[in-house]
Amino acid sequence: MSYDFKSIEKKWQKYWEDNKLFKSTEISDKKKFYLLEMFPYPSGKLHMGHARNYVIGDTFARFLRMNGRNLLYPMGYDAFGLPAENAAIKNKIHPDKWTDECIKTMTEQQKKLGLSYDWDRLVITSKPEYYKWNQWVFTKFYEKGLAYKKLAPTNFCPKCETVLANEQVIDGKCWRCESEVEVKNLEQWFYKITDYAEELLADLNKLTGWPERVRIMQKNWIGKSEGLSVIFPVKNSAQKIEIFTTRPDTLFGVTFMAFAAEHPLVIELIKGTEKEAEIKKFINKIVVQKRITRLEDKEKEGIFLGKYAINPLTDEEIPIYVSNFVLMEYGTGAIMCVPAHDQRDFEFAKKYNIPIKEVIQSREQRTESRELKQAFVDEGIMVNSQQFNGLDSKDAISKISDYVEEKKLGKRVVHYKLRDWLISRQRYWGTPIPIIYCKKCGTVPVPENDSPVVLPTDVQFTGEGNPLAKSESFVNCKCPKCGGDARRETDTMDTFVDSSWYFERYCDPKQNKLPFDKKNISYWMPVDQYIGGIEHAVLHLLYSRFYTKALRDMGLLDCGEPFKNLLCQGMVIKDGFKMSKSKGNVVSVDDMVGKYGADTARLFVLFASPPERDLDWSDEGVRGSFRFLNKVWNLIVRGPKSEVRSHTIDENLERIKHLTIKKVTEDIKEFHFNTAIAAIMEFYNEINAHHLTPSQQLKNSIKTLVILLSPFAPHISEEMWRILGNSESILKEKWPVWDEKKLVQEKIIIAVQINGKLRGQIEIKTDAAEIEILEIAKSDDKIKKYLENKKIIKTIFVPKKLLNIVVGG
RNA sequence: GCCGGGAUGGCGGAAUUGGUAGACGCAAGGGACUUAAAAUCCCUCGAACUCUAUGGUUCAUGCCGGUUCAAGUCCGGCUCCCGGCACCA
Repeated sequence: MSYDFKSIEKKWQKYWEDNKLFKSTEISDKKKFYLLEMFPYPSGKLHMGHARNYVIGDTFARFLRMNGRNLLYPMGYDAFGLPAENAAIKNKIHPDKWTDECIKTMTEQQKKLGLSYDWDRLVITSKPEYYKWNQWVFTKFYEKGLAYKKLAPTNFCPKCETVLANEQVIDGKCWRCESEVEVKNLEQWFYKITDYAEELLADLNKLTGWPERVRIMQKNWIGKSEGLSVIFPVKNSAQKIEIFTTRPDTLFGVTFMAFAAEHPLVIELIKGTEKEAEIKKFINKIVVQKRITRLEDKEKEGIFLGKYAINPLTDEEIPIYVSNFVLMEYGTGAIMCVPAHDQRDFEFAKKYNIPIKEVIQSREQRTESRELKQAFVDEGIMVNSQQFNGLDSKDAISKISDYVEEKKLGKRVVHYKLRDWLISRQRYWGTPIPIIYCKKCGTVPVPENDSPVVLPTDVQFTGEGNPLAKSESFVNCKCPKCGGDARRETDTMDTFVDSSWYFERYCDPKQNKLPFDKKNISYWMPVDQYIGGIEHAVLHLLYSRFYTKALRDMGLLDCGEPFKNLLCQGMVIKDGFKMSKSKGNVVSVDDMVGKYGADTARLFVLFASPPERDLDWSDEGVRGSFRFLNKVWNLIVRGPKSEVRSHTIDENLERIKHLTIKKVTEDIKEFHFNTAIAAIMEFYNEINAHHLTPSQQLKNSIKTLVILLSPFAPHISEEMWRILGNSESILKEKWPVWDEKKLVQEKIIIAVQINGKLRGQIEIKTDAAEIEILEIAKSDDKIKKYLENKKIIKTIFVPKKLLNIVVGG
């Protein structure tokens, strides 16, 4: 017979809710703690992959409350997005209704798991009360020049029929539907995240509570490189070519230049020349090719323009090419090429018989002339570089940069890989961009008293094009400035705008004068612990950092970094794949809770693996957790068993109790839930082996066991707590503290090694001196035989651990 | 290619600043209870050898080498797996 988890869980969930035990307020004399899990997209049913995220958080939340922290632990839904719109097309149901239904079932499941959110702070991003503030911030950004519209090459997903931000293109595919992304030139809205590139990069150093790999991923994504911009004049022309290089030390080795195919100067340079038609054909070929083979390792190709540039340092004439290996979107779209010291330039030069001029030679082997087999990219000694010859190339970088700046041939510059954030989406289910286009007045932001711009309901979801653009009532409007006929922007915002500040809204979720009140936000922010998946390392986590900094500069809040500590939990794997609806390998929360109860489900996901690692789902493992809870239940109801061999005595039990408190407390703080649970299991085993005479120690240990278990398995713990005779909720109980003095034993067992090999174990008094211990070891039967006819050279004693006797002869 | 992370029994995973490798659990095998099954409980459980005195010896933390009284842990050199970026000048 197993315990009746069904009625127990239902009973206490109701009790906790009725008594508002999870409500958080700003008024408290306790220290605040803001704990947050990444909010979900309301797609319907929860599986154990989702649940893992919340269970990690909830266990920590319950631990923090018992440790006297004033906790903010909210939940919400990232409710805008394509699936709702697709559901609308497929099932003829309005996205708003579909979303609400999904939220309802998800909330139910979250409650069934016993998650202790303050539901009064619920935030749903698809509601006008929320997205109104997306529009409000947009308008402020627009006024400050942080939001702007431009014609640019964009990533277009043909299946989702919308453009995507750079961060949302994974391996050339759409992050959501995995369709191949196309390049389209479109006029789109951007947020100027590049204004914050330097700060976003610099502040990564402050985020010591983040996993190193996330910081590195963001650093690489921002991609700062410092170098030199140099102007190369074109021979017999007024034109100048600006290039960017991080290797000024190779400036004397330039033997050709290369343009990206899209570079506007190319067309101008070849205008009217005999090669014009041929080159244009080549350029078109490359541009088309680029779209098709994004990922493949492409053969380098190029064509000589028939023009020469002048190296401003040497006055050498260098041929100009256009090539497929130069990127328009990075640097200036034109590069200087040094085949001797850059592998790509080298390959190109070999193919087109361009001279290779060495300007750096290895410090070890310096040769007069030789045929290079590949580019020499290391540091070395400068040669063929006029007054810089003989310098170390490392020093030459700054020396040549100084020289170039002095002679006004160029200047030091910084480039980033980070691009501005494209926020326009050609979809219905998102925040309308609050802009009106008037023939007379141009682009006009919607004034605050006309806001929010609400999504129209008279729309048809046909699956073709943006439904918003077809809504007459929405599109046609009056210009706020001149009152004449005007037209609304029909793009909506990227859903990542919604998730860039939801955690700030939780601090003041009902506020209707501003996104949030400064007093409340100052109290709660930053988020002390954020928990979520690694997949957002450069998406949500980067956008949120930008948004928070931008809001700070608007005076809305004081903190520049939203998330102090970050935990990235691993995936839940079943049958070799990530648990997901599309793979068909999900274990639903409903099934788990129905079969074993929430406490078992919670205990299993925490015990099976450390949070940051992937977790292999195991049905047997779940049964093991269930078995353990039943055993604890039986202990509380019936007391320890009688048939064990060696009984635990009171003194030992008392010591183990303190040890366990220490271990569990320290482990939870470090998110080592698996070892914390193991310690609780060991503690249970000791209690269960207690000799049958009831004692105060036994009673205290059982009480402690239940408290320690309660953050992990809250329902059964609450029930057992009441069975033990307590009338207050276990949630109000203080977390136990351990006494270091109680951990000390009178006698301990230490290892004895001979020449580093374990040869025996002896029992000693804890505070025994080394000489004493050596004597005990010498008289030990097992040790004795290893010491016969041997000379003791030295002994190494590690207190409370081991004695190593080094012998010779 | 570059940058991260990882590799420990049949499995998930433990092992403070280097200090008794394999905690805890799962699976497996044996036994008790039962008409039987489930549930529960007890015992065994890295490998090989040895001894039947159930104790001992040797080998074992991806591979090769080193430092050390002592290495899963530190150093040097590899192999494989996972993740990120990818012609970034």
